[in-house]
Amino acid sequence: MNKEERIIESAIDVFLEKGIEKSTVSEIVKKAEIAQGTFYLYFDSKLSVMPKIAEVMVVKMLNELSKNVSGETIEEEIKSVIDIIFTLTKEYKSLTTLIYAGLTQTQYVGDWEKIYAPLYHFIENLLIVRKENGETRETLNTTFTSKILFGSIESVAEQMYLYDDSSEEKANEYKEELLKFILHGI
Amino acid sequence: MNKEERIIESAIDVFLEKGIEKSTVSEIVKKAEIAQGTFYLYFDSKLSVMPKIAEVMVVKMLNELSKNVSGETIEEEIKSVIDIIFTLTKEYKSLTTLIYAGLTQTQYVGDWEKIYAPLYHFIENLLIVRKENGETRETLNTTFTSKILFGSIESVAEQMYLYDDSSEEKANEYKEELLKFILHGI
Amino acid sequence: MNKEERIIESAIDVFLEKGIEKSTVSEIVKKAEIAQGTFYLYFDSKLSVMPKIAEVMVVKMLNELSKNVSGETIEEEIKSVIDIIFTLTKEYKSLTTLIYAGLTQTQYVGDWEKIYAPLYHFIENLLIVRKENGETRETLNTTFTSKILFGSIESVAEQMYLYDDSSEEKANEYKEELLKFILHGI
Amino acid sequence: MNKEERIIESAIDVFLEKGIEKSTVSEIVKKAEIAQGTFYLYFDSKLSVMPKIAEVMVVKMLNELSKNVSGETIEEEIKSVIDIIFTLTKEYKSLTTLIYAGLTQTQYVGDWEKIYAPLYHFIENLLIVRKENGETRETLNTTFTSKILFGSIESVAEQMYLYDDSSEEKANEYKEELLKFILHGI
DNA sequence: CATGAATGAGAATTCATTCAT
DNA sequence: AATGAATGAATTCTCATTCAT
Repeated sequence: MNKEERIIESAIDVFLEKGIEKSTVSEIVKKAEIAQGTFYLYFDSKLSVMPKIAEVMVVKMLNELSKNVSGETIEEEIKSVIDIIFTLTKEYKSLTTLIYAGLTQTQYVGDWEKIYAPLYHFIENLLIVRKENGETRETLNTTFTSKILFGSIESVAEQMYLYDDSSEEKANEYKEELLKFILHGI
Repeated sequence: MNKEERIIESAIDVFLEKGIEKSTVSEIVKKAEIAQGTFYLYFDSKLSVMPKIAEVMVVKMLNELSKNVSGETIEEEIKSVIDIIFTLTKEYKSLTTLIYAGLTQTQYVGDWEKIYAPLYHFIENLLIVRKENGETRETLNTTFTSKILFGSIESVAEQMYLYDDSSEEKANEYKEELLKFILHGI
Repeated sequence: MNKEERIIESAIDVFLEKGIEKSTVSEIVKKAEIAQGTFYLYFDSKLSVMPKIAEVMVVKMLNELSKNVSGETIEEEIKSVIDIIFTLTKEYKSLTTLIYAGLTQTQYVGDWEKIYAPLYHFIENLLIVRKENGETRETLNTTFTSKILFGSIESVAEQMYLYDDSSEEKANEYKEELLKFILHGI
Repeated sequence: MNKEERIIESAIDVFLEKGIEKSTVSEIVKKAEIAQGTFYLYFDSKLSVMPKIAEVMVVKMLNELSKNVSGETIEEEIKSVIDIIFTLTKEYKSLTTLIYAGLTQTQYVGDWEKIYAPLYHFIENLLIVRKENGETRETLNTTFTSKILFGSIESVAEQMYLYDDSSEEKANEYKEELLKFILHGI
């Protein structure tokens, strides 16, 4: 692993453990086992590592999505999308929160959408294929809908895992409800 | 305005302008026109102002909700709820983001739900009245639904105002779509 | 002595001892027996103390000039001016060099003249009085001449003390030569 | 241009632009387009470039002096010396200041005279020739006088160009005055 | 209660210098 | 000879916090 990657991985660890405010460059370099000065060869400051962290996370999420989303019908496929996003949210909730917080602190809130774009695109491509296949209504705006779809699933998933520590059972009820809504919507 | 209120208002301004990380107690007291030491008579630290800020925001949001939500039928009422939440999101989006970021940094993420509780309650009370009136399905879980409802509206509204700078026209399309979904869901 | 004065005095000591480049704020505050942070309440940086040091030196030089310059005739008075400037140069040569170096480093070279202005004025006032008294030529431009006079005396004195470590005897030869020149010139 | 020359030229640029204190080896090598480590093959430190810079400047000044100083009589020759020193001062004033500052910082102030020695010698040689020719008084100490001469001209020239941004007209008045003084002195 | 000058621990940052390539 | 990434000691600078007034 090269120095830059070492810094990013270490920064993720430290940020997750201490929160952004309490994290220091000293600790990041210590964990990365590089010299203090080396950090500044790659990044300007603690917060400027954030976009790279976001990138890393989106790549991981995209990987899992493309590996796991599948289905014969649109219903099966959407069901699988919901499952994956619930799983991803569970796994990366802290990291997501972290990035979100990091971006809000640096006036890069606007970048949030840009960072998420590849994920929206993934969903949109699914929709485009299904639309060409006649499985959705003719009037469907795929760009528009990809965001609603992702946003609504994520918002419910977050509420489940981020704040609630809800049971698996409850999660399943939520998932079914969501599936109905989405299928009706498209 | 007493000193404590002056601090809170000033902290909101400074946090919004500089982000939490770059904000300092010095700047907050300067804007509040009080002495450095006075801050510590009221608060322990920069971040300990956060809950008070959240309180202030929720009170403002509740005020606007109870002042403006009304309607003869459930459809009219939900329409009005959607309108208000879109308006509130637009007005308080930065502040919401700020509080959210502040809480994530202090491991108080869990408090997010507690802070939002009064808003959920407001929605829940609407649903309870309408359910007793026979305007919803018998099986409706009002607690459960109040969160889904608030969450989904807010998630769309945020996407509109926080990341998109979307047009009013587009917002209206979104609102209609949301209204249909919610009416169907309850 | 207040904190600012303590910093200035200490800065003079440290700069003289170590040179500007090798001097550190840490050492200045240590010698001044104040806290590190206190320094930054009064000055922005190491070099920003320089103008204040210059002021201090000019005040000292003016004091000695006005205390010691005197004479019945213009010849006696100029002789006394030469003596004093030689003495001052000897005493403050390091400090002068220091300030000069400090100013060249901060693009404030132009301030050099401003700092010296009070000294030039002192000389000019002597000339004005003597001119009114008819002891100089009618066409003498006092402003102009005050600078030539000061400059030439100082230039010789510097060469004596700054680079030469010349003998007292040699210095006296120089002084006599200078006196002749100046009396002739005015 | 070989690496060492590249370093010297680059160092002059950087020192002039940023001042010695704020100049870094990194910037010097960057401007010289050589590697960081290469600097240390030729110089020990930032300040150790200073003597070489001084050498370069003195060579340039001597060149211009020997190219341009000429005259049938001693009056013409001194006039030409004054002109050249004024011109040189104008051209190299920043560089001179820089070297002077650099030397003061390294306790090599004493080297100043050594660096200037070739210039003093140039003047002294002129005086020796003229003295042998009977154009000066018999008692003239040429070594002694070469320094006074150079010093007084330079001191006035500096005051003109370094601090004053004076007009060409004023400069000419000064030059005439100086010429009279010098001719009388020798 | 209120003040604000002073503190000093600790974080950010720089930069001369090295050394494996 | 030349390179330039990496180093880490040294410094600057910040800022929460205190306390005498």
